[in-house]
Amino acid sequence: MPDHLAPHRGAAAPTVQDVAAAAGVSPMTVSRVLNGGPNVRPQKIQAVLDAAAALGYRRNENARSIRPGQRTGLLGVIITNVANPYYAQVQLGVEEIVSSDGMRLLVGNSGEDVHRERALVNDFIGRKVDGLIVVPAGGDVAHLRAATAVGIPLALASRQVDGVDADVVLVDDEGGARDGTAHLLAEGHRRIAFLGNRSSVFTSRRRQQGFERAHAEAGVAFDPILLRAGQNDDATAHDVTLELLALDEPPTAIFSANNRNTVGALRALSERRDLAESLRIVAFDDFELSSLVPFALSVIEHDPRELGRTAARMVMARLHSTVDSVAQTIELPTHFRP
Amino acid sequence: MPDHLAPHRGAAAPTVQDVAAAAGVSPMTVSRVLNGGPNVRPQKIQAVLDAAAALGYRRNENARSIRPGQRTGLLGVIITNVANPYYAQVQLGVEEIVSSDGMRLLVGNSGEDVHRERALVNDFIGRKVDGLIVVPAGGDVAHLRAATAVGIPLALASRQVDGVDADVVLVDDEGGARDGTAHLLAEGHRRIAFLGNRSSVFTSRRRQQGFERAHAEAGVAFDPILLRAGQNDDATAHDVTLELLALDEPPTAIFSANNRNTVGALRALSERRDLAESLRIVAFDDFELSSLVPFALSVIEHDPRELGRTAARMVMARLHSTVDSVAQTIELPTHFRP
DNA sequence: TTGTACGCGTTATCAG
DNA sequence: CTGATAACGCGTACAA
Repeated sequence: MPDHLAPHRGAAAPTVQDVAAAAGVSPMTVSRVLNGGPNVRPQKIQAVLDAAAALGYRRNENARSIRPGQRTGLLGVIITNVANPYYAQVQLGVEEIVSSDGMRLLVGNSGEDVHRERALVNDFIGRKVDGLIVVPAGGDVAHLRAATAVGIPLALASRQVDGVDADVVLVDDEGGARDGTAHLLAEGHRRIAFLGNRSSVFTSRRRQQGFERAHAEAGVAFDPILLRAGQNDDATAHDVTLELLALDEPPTAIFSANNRNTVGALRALSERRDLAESLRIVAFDDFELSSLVPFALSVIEHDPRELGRTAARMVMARLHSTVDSVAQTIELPTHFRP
Repeated sequence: MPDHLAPHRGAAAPTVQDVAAAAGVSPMTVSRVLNGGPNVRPQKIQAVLDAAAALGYRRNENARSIRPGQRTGLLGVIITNVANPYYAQVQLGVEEIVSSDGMRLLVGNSGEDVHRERALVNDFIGRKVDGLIVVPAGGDVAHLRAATAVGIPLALASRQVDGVDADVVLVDDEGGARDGTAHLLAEGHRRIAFLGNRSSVFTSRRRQQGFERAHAEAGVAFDPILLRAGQNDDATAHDVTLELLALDEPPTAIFSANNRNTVGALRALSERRDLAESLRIVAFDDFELSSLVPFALSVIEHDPRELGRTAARMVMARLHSTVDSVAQTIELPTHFRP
């Protein structure tokens, strides 16, 4: 039995036993009351409730979860870069969907590092998450297979990887990039620079394909020197942009494949307004205040929050249904905003 | 014992028992090996390791954590608005510090709602988090007291609330706001609008105080009609700014107390360049690409990531030390960037 | 309507 | 060096 009614710092948390003792019933009755079980006399219900409140009882979720057939109510979310506002939106979308079911988010930041991703996945499996949403860093996927192998519903967001049985929600990377690039070509631009992440990154690869397809469809050859894929932070993108501006034949337009590259590019342009005055920019990923940027900027917008919502819905659907249907892939639309 | 070596979808996860059986030892030996316990014969170590690998064994962290004296390695983080890039940075700072200790983040979004905050705190207590970092929504604090009462180290970030025994890390809101406002006054502005959240929000109150103090120190009275505290999203801030611009005697400068208000204000200004051409702006909170904004904007910058790091360090310090020292408050500096 | 007994997976204790 | 035993807090058959 507890030393005090209001437990002081470091006091052992009250258990069902304590509540039972205080209410003068058995632990079983306490459990029944607290979990809405049937067939309990109103008097005892009240007694239990009073005792629980007085002791400040809170169910130990971890103890509960080790019983067979019990869920943890935990959803693992692994993101490549929490600092990127884009993924912050994804996280919000996920939370929005699952919190209404009382689920909680276990969030990890992989930093584009597969090793960290694997450590996180393994840890989350050990914590018995009910589901998993991952923006895969790519490369090895054994740990993702392991998650599905133990029956954890897995949804991949933003990026696809092969060899994993998981639902996937993507953005129409190639289509969006194609449209954006096509706009530039239609405006008459013939030297369009491409800024993107290394092409081993799923989205970058697809966006680059869209960029190239638009050129092919227009019958325009692009200068390989203008193709810069390898920047995953804005500092590097900034430097690369300055290089491009300094070329003998600089680009007349820039296609930026993601918001990190866009930020870096815009910083560079604002430093060299002399060279950048007439430069046209099309950027994948909208960002806050993009409309205020003092350059000829168009964006390919899409909805990161909806991406998160969709991934969450996919996981929840598998959680709520007993039959395991075949994995599905959803591709969210993009929209070119001039 | 498991049906297959590689567990298939839905198969029960292997336990120490399974590993022990496969390795021909007792569960205790398995536990010892896996936790680096002493006094185990090398042969058996190898046997256990092999069996564990073959079965894909992963320790059940929840079962482990119900043993007395064991920690969960979980840190609860409750933020008022995950979508705000500012708090995304805070979250990253926290993760940065604690992940090196192998701790994981349980993240909740309160949405400035004390009820949701309480639900999250109670849930986190039930999940036996080792520590808690909260950006308090304000109002009731009983649930926060409850957390400290059961011995969970608590750090408040960004905002202070009374009646809770917790470490606090703040930004020098008043000083920063005073400096920024003083700059405007020194430039000769006499009609400065204030945009902020409702004054029940800790930071807004303090920033407003700084705003007023600067006026008092300069011996300048401000027009109450220019004081607009109540916007916590950019849409409202946008509308309020339009109202201000439409006044008979519009402000010549705007002091924006947080990034949501700044975004809304800038949107409004860009719609009414005719009225906003010469308007001067000082904004609390730096934001990405702020230097590109085509207005006379200065920012009061500070470091949200460091805020997160500091809060995390405070919690970790209490976690690692046995003596419980008195709660401390740290105030991080701001920097006016013209 | 209520209580008893047991097991979930793990580890600490203690005996061998 | 190793293993049997017990206990953490909870929920569920089953019995009363």
